[in-house]
Parts: sequence; structure tokens; C-alpha cells
Amino acid sequence: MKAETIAAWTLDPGGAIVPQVYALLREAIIRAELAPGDRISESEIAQACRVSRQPVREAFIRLAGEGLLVVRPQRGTVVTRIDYAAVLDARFLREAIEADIVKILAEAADEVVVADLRRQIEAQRAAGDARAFTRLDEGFHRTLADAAGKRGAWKLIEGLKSQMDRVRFLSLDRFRVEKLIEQHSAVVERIAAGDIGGANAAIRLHLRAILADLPEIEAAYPQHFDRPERGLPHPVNAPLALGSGDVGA
Amino acid sequence: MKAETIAAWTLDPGGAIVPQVYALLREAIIRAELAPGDRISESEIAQACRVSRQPVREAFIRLAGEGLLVVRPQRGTVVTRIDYAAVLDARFLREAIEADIVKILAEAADEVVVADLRRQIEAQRAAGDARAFTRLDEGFHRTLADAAGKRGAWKLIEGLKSQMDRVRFLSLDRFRVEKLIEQHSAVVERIAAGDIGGANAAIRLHLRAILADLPEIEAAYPQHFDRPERGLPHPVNAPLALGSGDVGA
DNA sequence: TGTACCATACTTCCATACTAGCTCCCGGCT
DNA sequence: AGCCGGGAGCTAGTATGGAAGTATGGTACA
Repeated sequence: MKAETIAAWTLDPGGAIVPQVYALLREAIIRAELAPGDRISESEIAQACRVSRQPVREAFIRLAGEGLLVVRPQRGTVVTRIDYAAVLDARFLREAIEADIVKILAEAADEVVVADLRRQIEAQRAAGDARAFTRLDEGFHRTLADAAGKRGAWKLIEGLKSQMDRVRFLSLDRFRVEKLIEQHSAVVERIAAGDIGGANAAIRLHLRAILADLPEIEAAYPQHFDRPERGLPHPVNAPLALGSGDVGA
Repeated sequence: MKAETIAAWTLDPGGAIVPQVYALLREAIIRAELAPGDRISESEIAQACRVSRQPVREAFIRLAGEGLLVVRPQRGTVVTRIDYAAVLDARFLREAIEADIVKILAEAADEVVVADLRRQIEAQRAAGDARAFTRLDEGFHRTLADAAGKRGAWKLIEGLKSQMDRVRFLSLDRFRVEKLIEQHSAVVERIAAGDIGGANAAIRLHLRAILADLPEIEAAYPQHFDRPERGLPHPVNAPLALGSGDVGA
């Protein structure tokens, strides 16, 4: 792997080591500083962080659980390519979960929550660049989950997001922030109006838009992706993407 | 903890140790052989399994990730009580995900899949006891996910199921197997008919029925549960349970 | 009798040492 | 030249030891 990426990573010796190493590596992978296919080893990271192999190992296990690493016993650990199927799966799961979340919110629209969300959208409009927007976007969706009393759901989504976030990072300079903000706004207004079906449709539309240019990104960064064999593997995704489900509740 | 529970647990030295210890402990917790509140320690389990503490530790971490254990640094590790809120959260997530799964299936009803599911339902009818049914039930839901091309989704659901499974174990002799089978059948028939809304409603009804007697179970085994403070913590769950969402798509 | 304090035992967390297994390269053979 | 075998150098997996911190039980004191 690129040595400069991890040269002298320093971390707080006061706190627990494992989560720090985990966060550091996760960030590096999502930002593609650790590129797909890069091999990393426990001892290598341990040296860079000035800690023993043990906590690094535990961080590896967590990252492997999220599909960012593959640990092959006695062989080595590599950064996974972005699994096209896994990205779509993650989006599917997120869509299913967040769709039900906004339904809860629309059923009992809370003015305080709506006001908070509207304020967040204003902040998003004020955000300068795509990176700042991404951070605000994260907060927006977490707020939705919190407001619905589903903080546990968000914890799960966070894990799923890893794969999607890798794609988003690659498409940072590409996606139309204004459009996404408009979609956020649509979600909030449907919630405020108590329009369950509309809110449902709006969030589904939004979550599909996030990955709208996935094929484009894959074409631009083929080496970052695990190519799906064209045709076979995800026959159900295309129809889903068009006009699935209960959007018109 | 109860020493007899883990006396002389023996495992295959050929394979990897961690998953074996993990499976052993998970099973024991779900079957309430390790009861909520029981304290276990790395060294204790390590001795019982005749392995070192390290792999046990990693198994602990995984179990803690599923909410079955709580590891408190320098204090000890205890089996969690069944978190009432977490159970409802898990059900919520499962419902959201499986609802979208059956929608996919209903959109393009595959005769082969439907036939397979019908066969499974016959097997469920033939199952003697609740325990056998539980195993078949697991297969049924996994088949739904597989058929929709969402094997990844099932992997996620498996993790969520831990909490629900603990409840189900406690209610093994209680729940009406016939009713659940009828609900399975309803799901399949709605899928076969291409009735998206109906299939959606049927699976949601079913997943809510699984935990129908949760309050009863909690009353019967109060020491197994983390009591929610009555009223406050899950205001959104009650309305959800009644008539939420897009069932009437 | 009740309370504050301290020694001790036990916990997890991290570091270090050792084991087993895969890869790859290099030398010898065909 | 091409192929096969063996060993060196990696890797992760497991074992063990030490450090830091917490609960606990006993003891001295008010």
C-alpha cells in the first residue's frame, strides 16, 4: 500500500485504541486514500499507529464486517473493491428503512421537528461545497431517524452507508447538490402536510437519486469496482428502480 | 454464572475457534441457558472451551455488537436483559425490509418460487412442535429474501433477529403455529396473485403477530427484560403497531 | 452499630511471543 | 526452455503476560 497514507498516524493514547484505528482506516478507505486492492497488514498499521497488533486486528475485524476489508487467514488483508451489488443492496435496505421512518413522521407531523428540518435545509443551501453538504446530509437523515424514535435504525444504516459513501466520495464533484436539497425539502413538506404516501415516495426518489450516476462513476473508476457480470446478477434491481412499490400509497 | 452451563464445552480444534465460541454462546444466550444478568468472563469461557482468552474475547465483541452482551472495561461482561425497545426496533427494521422484499416478489411473481414456498408451508403444517416450526420459519423468510435477490438483506436480518429470537424462545410453547402458517400462506398467495399491496400488508401483519404476545412474555419473565419506563420511551411504536403505513397501498 | 477506608482479587485491554499456513522465488531437474 | 520442489519470508491466528482500573470484603474508628 501507499506508505505515505499511513505514515505516522498518531492517536490519543488516553482513549480506547480500537475505535480510533477503526475510524482512521474507515475514513481512509472511503476517501480512497486506501484504494481498492491495496494490501494492508496488521503489523504495518500497528507500526504506523505505534500500537500493538491486537487492537489493529480488532479494528480489521469490524471493517471486514462492513465489507471494507477482506481478511484472508495466513494470506493477507486487502481493501475491497466497491461491490456493485452490495451498493445496490445497501441502497435497497436504506430505502426500505427510511421509507418507513418518514411514514411514521408523516403520520404525526411534529412542528418542532419540521422546523428543525427546515432549518437544516437552509443550512444545506448555504453550504459552500459538496463536502460540506455531505456532512449536513448525514445529519439530516439522522435527524429523521431520531425524530421517529428509531435511533437504533440509524446505527444500522450507518454500517450500510459505508459502501454508498465510497461511491459518493468518488462522485463528490459530480452530483447536483441543489437537486438533492430540493428533494430533502420535498420530503419535509410532505411530512409537514401529513401526506404519508407522498413522503414515502419523496424519500424513495431521493435515495435513488443519490446513486443516480453510479454507472457513470463505475465507468470512470473501473478499477475501484467489482464488476458485476452484466445481465445476470441483479435482475430485480432494474425494475425496482423504475416504478416499484407503494410509492403511490 | 451457572457453571454447569459451560462445563466442558468442547469444540473442533481443526476449524477457526472464534466462530465456534460465538455460536456456542449465542445459542446459550438465546436459549436462556445463559440468563440475562449472568456474568461471564473471558478467562472463564476460555477455560471451559480449553482455548486461550483471545478468541473468546473476539467472540465477546461480536456478541456485544448484536446486543447480547455488554462488555464493561475493567468491570466485567454480563448477558444483557432483553431490551424491550431493541426488540421493537428489530421488528420495525425487519418489517420495513421484508415488506419491500415481498413487494419485489409480488411485482414479478415467479411460479417456481411460489411453488417452493407453498411446499415449505406444507412442511410447516407437518412440523410437530414449535421448535421444528421455528427452524422452518427461518428457512421460509430466508427464501423470500433469496428469491428477491436480496441475500445481503437476510444477512442483516439475521443479526437483528437475535433479540427477537430470545423472545421467541421464551414463548415457544405459547404461540399459535397454525395462525402463523396461515399468515405465511397469505403472503405467498398475495405474491402469487401479483397483489403488491396485499402481500405488503400480509407480511407486515405476520411480523407483528410474531411478537404479539411480547407484553405477556415480559410479564411472565420480568427478570429477563429491561423494563422500559412506561409511557415515555417508545411513543411512536404504539401507533405504528395499530394502523401504520402503506399496508393499504 | 454504622461508616469510612484500604487491601485484595478479578476484570478487561493492550503488548509480546509463538504457531501454522500461504506465497513466491530460486535452484535443480527433465 | 519449461516445470517441479523446497525453503525463506511473509501473513493472520492463537497463547500468554503485564498494566490499569473497578468491585468487594474486611478492618479500624467514631
